[in-house]
Amino acid sequence: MAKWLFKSEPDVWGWDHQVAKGDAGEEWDGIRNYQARNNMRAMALGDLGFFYHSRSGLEIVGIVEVCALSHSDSTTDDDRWDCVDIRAVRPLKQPVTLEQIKGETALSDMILVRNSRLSVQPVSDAEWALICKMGLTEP
DNA sequence: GCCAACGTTGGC
DNA sequence: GCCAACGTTGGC
Repeated sequence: MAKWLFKSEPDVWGWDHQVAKGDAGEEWDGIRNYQARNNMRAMALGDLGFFYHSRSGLEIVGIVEVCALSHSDSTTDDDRWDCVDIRAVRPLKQPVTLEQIKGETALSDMILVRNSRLSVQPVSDAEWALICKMGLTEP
């Protein structure tokens, strides 16, 4: 199973909103970037991802699961753009901050660090395991 | 709120 | 096909 990271500004769509959607989940819509779209197209049902608060949070706060494969984005008529649905699985017991991630040599190649503008990105198994450990949370 | 970095657009 | 101009993102 591949691992991913989803970024959102908490003021616009935060972890609490995601949790409120329950097991039904919600479209991860509004993505207008080819790389991010291609990452979503590569996702499988049951893939897990981190939920990251950008801009005013700067920390990974929870784990989500892909609950619908890539489909057309209902917020646009432009058929170039797709999205998956995701649902909240569990919060991290201890959020992992960007500062902490930057402080870990093993995480210095994360896309989150290297390309801060990509909003949907892959995470390696090693990165996943370490961040879960830092978050005192089951992988 | 600022601005650097990045991605996209469009004129040539 | 190049690249300048523009818009957006996100860390600070």
